[in-house]
Amino acid sequence: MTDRFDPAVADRRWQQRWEEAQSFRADSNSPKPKSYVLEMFPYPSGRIHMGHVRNYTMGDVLARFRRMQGFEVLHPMGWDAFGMPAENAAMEKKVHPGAWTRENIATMRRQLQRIGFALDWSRELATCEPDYYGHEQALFLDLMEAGLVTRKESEVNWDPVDMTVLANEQVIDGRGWRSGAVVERKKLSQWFLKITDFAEELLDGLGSLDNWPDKVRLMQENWIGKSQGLQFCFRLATSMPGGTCDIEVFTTRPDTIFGASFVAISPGHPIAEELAAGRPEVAEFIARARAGGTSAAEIETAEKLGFDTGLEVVHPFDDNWRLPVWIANFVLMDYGTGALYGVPGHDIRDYEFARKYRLPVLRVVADTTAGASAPVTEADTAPGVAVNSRFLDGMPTSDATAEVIRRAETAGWGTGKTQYRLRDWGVSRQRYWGTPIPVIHCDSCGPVGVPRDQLPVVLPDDVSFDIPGNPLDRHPTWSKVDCPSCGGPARRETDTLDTFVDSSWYFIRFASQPGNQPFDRAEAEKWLPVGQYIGGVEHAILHLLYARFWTRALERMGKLSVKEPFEGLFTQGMVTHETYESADGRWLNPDEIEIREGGVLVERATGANVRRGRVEKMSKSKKNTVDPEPILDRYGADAVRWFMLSDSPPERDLEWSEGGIEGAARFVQRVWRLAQSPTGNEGEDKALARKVHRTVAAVGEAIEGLQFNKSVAALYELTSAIERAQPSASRDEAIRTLLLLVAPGAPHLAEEAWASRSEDGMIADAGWPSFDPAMLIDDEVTIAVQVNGKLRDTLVAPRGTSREDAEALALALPKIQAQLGGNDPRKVIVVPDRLVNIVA
RNA sequence: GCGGACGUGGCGGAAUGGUAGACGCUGGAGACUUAAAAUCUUCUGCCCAUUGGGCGUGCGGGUUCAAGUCCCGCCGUCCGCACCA
Repeated sequence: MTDRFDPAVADRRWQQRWEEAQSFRADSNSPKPKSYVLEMFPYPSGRIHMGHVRNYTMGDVLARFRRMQGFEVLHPMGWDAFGMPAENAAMEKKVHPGAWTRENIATMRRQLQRIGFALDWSRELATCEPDYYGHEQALFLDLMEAGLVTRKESEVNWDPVDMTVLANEQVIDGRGWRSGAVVERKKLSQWFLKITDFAEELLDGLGSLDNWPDKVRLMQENWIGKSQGLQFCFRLATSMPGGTCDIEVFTTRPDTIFGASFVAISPGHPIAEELAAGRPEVAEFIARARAGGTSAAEIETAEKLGFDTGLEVVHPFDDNWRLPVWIANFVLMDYGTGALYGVPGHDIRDYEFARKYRLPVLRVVADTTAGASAPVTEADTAPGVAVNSRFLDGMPTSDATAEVIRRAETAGWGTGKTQYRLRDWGVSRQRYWGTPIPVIHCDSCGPVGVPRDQLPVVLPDDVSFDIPGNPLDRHPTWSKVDCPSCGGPARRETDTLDTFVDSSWYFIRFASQPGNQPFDRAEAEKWLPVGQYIGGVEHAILHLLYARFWTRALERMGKLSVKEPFEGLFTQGMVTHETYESADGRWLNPDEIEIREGGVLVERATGANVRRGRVEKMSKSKKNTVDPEPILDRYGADAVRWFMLSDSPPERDLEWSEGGIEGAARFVQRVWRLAQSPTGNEGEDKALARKVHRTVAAVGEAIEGLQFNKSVAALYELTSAIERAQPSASRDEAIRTLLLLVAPGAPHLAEEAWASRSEDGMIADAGWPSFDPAMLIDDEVTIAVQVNGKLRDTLVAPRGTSREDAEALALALPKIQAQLGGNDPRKVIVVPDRLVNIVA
């Protein structure tokens, strides 16, 4: 063995050994307890980036740790392989999306394998292959049969650049999440999954997810957006009394019903559209109302626009009370009923609208009944007691709310209702590179599911991308099929599924992948739910909500007895790097920078000064990426892995730095040198043995809590302690334990060192060391001595020293004597084995 | 606007209400070397100083023998949502 650890040789050697031994193959029939560790599978964009490396290293440490603890571990990897970039590549580079994707997968698989992840490659899957998406089509048919798929003509978010529909979740500040283009509204017939059927369950289930970040649970809760209130109908003044429902509204504040001064409907409301048909000025107003953008800034400053239709409705509690009907730009068509009644006194938005259009502002809630006549100078949204509200007067807000609902229900003009912000999930995409929706449209039979014996519906290969839009639409033959129901001529659905459908069940397919069905229930249930799921917080809503929905849908259909797919969730921080900007405003890659004497940055090519920019997430646009591959060449897998675990807490951002990777590489060599020290020593080193036990406890606890930075710090401490210790049997044992503790993070080093010390077998198969709780405590303790809470001295005493003795020892200290200046202490607090505080 | 998180040395960060700054990075000094790299030793919160002392966890209050940690009020940074009736 050499005096330096050589990753160029060792990495490959051990990766091969693990492969030969099938060390990380997950056996579904193993009698051992199961542990399912999963990282969010990557989109095969081309090459692995540092974010992937960090994500997968964390999961790998946990997977290896669990394995050493005696679990049968499932730690799989696959590819979220459908999506727009492949089609963009097809258009730009004239390559087929499939060829482009599969080539990327090959590259990225090879890159991942270089890092030595303990993955079960036998379960690898790619969502773009028929043996995956065919099963997805079967599941879609199951959902159709269960009534969880609907087809609706609806106004959709249309991305004019990608030429496709976007889900609400994919519209960010009014722009497409991928293209960045301003999203347009368009009416189309679309397939929807009825996620709203599960709104209550999905909300409820969050309560059971104790091992999820609060932040993510809260985001999902807000996204589902439950609110309770009253839904009821207004009758137009021109309609006949009795049961006519002209304008339906929803309110969470029925208690303010006597404060209503107008009714507002959305520009997209049927009544508005009807009026527009006959009156140009209405049509003109609607066009103007819709023109406003939906970006954050635009909404902030957006003027409230209203148009008085001249129509009037009748107040439900008073036949003689008329309210004007306005069309208003702030009323959303797709929330509630697309109409509301305005209570300017107690709603900020209504107040603004009423002041602008000089509508009455009434007070119907006050702190006490005495405040009934207090003028309203701004919308008062706080609860209180009802005033100026007839039979409600004097009731607290909550009672008044209940009373109005009760009366509405008794009289039959309204009902208490729970409203959700969550909408059904539109899954149709006008794209080629996605899972074909297994439906055939027949003029006489309507949409019919593709018979299961005709699955998978495979994407045709002969497509062209020279013009925008969906190539499936213009394929000469693919869509022409016979109706499975009547045999007549019919047309295959040419929309494909949103790629989030692909990622909504891949974790189930990883657990069980039979050829003839999506998964084997019994086998899947052995592994599920995923014990620990790790990924970026950017999926806090979209992917995680869809996957939860999909799992619950399977559960409701009786196909799986798992309600929540991910028991534990961890959202890791990003990998960041400084940015560099040249004098003329170009972003420069770290490779193009040279550090001169005195820390001055210059551009390598020109020698010109470079401005140091903010530390930001690695991105191509800021050119601050560091490609993992050259780093692996230079430092080896373990140094890179170790750096990913060091310093920053995993949930926070990690700044890539040269110093950091150097430090990690240095540690790898330090451990190697220790492992090369002679064995067979005799004698006990109790202090070192204690340190070992404490470190075993600390590292285990840290990994368990995914606090890798702390486990790294504890291992640095142990390493230093061993380096300082004299040779002894305890020291030999300490080195052996150190290797075991380092193994999940730096597996190649650990294996190589393990072998060099002639240990049996591979360290990958070794057991995690245990510790003796009795060894965690020292015989001697350092006791802090404070005067008035300020530290003045310390003393060393045997552990278990009595309160009296500790107090006496403390008072005898010269520094304490000096502090007291001859006076008696007023009070002495003793915390045994920790501290003495003298109150002077 | 609503909701949430965070604020500790030059930097990343540690700290069951009980010795603030573990561990790492950076930097200084020294050893080894013809030299360099590597490695090792040692120092490194700030201020005054000879022993020693004072000040320190965004700011202002409070609770406590004791507060980075708990409570109240500010300030700042970051994240999520977006006219949600």
